[in-house]
Amino acid sequence: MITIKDIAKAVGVSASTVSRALTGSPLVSDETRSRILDVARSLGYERNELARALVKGASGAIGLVVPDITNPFFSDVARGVSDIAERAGYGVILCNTDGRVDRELSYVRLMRRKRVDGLLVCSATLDAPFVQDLTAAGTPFVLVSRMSADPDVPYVITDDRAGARLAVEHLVDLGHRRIGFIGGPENVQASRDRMSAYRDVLSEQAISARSEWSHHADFTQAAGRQVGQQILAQADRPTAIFAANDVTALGVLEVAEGLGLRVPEDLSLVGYDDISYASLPRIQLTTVAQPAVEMGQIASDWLFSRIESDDVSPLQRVLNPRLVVRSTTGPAPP
Amino acid sequence: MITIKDIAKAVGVSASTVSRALTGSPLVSDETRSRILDVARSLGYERNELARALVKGASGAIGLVVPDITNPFFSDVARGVSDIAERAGYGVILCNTDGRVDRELSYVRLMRRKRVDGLLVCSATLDAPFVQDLTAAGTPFVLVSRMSADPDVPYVITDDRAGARLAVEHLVDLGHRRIGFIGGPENVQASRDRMSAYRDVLSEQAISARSEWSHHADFTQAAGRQVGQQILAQADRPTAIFAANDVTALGVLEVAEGLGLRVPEDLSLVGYDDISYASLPRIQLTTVAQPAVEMGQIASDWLFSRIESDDVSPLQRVLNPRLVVRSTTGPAPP
DNA sequence: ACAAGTTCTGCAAACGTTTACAGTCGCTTC
DNA sequence: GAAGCGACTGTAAACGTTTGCAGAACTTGT
Repeated sequence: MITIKDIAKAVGVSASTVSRALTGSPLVSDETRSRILDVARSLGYERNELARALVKGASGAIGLVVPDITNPFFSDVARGVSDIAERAGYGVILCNTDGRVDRELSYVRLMRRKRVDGLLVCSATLDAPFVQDLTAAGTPFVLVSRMSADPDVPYVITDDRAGARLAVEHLVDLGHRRIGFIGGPENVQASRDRMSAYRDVLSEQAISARSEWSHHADFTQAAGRQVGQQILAQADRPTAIFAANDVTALGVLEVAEGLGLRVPEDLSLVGYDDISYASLPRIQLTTVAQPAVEMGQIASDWLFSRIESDDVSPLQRVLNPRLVVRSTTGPAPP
Repeated sequence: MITIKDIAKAVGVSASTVSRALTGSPLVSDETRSRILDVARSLGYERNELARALVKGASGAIGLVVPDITNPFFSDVARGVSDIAERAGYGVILCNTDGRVDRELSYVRLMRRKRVDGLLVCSATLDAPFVQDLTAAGTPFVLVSRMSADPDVPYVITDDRAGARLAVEHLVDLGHRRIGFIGGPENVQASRDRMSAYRDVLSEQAISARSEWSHHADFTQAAGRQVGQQILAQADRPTAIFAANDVTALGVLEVAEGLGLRVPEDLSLVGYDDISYASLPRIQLTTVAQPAVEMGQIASDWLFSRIESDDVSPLQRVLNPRLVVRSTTGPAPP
């Protein structure tokens, strides 16, 4: 592997001059610079970013930790992040936690050892232990699509309560009074917020919330099937279900059709996220849209500015969700 | 940031002893080791992997370059890679190229500067320029789901010709004689192979291949819509279409239904990949399955063994695709 | 002709590890 | 009682950069 010293020897200058020439410092004459550049090119020199990172104290990489890159919502986020990172010249290190706190923590530790310049995390839990770790250590980070109880931690989310309201009010407007809810894991704030907005709307409308129609799941399709089955197999079942994310909703859709229920005639269904599946012609899932790619972009843009300017002002960015009415919702059956 | 020297000072030993204690070398007494470990813990020491990488000549990271992480096929691959990498203690750096050769090349260069220990690439093009770069430089890499003309480059793919045969023969078996094809980019070998198998089957069956029913696209849903429209809007249209990947097929499905064609009664449709969308109850796309997660696992397993053992034996791994018949294919209309 | 700049270049230290080599110490062995 | 050995520890160099500082060469003004 060619080093700066090899070039120095070949050109007959010192290593520091080569370094200066290569980094575009003005402290080197045009003549030697061009000689150095020529030799560097002909030798096929490639700067060792590891060594550079060591002395500059900046690795030029950030960590992106998500529950599961396979979930379209997170791959959209990842895409947004990756695009901005590329433009800024940073590398993105991908970490899948499956929503497990232990993996989350061990990944965050690994990232710190690798001296990433910052971290973007779609955390599993509300009061994740790594948050204090990071703030204490001064590693810049921003939470994506997950908020924190701590007012000092920066995050970009959409307004989950507002989004859930849109969904449930839409169902109420259609005449539904028997409305079920399938949430995510209990310790995920987004899930809690959607659940509590659901309860709020029901009580405002003087609709009773039936506990047997409301369950937690874990944001996967399998869980959607399981819980959906549980709710819909009852003789006394709801006429509408609000699922806290799209893949859960698709799981419900599957069992609903398996049970011979027509959607939306017998059962209305609304999801959350507006992943790309949702708009497929055969699916046409009514859902609440979150701008995932944009959230990734905003979060990473912001992270980079924090990294580069040491800007520590705590900031929370809350985007507006948008109800997308498609054809899995319809008037309540009489 | 706490360093090894801080610990050395606190304990009253030399830095090298600390290093040895921390790396579990037997060349240090149990007593000093435990003292060192205690102090390290209480100081919250975290090893600087950058410095370590520099001296060991191994960064503990690999690059994963894919066209688009948003495509479920690639996010599945990424998931497989990430899981194996985690177990092996490596980091995965994600790169999206959008199938553009220039971005591909610049990403590969960046990865080399970052001194990744190896590279996994789902390359856009058949004879990608980076391949020689990498072989010349001796950076271990393996191609995933893309092959190379060069017999020395390792790759893991599925047998695209066989897979495409399965798809087209299935259509022929159903009585179709008017079969269209929508490929990927022309320079992608997988796409070429699927196309040529399509042609082979047709000519074996003495079915004429109509050029106006066969087009290239770029593996995106938008392109599927566009080319699908073009093919299906003709008065004289095919009764079946084989699309070279699932997202293209879904684009076709969309326009087909927009044109009032019933699937599969008026039009049979086969995709390729078996992404998770394909099995949704409302979609039920007939397709050729590639084990994406497994491919990612195999490729990275293999890459790590190459990295760690300097095993340079060129090896190509060809997996078997599998036809999954669902409900977008049916008997040819009379 | 000399002081004072300018402009360029080199030296050496630093970043935080690992590791070959050379000790040091205490103990066994003849 | 010296030699030899084993078990541990320290010194120093190395990995490949960047950068503060000092010096050299050359220009400029007086």
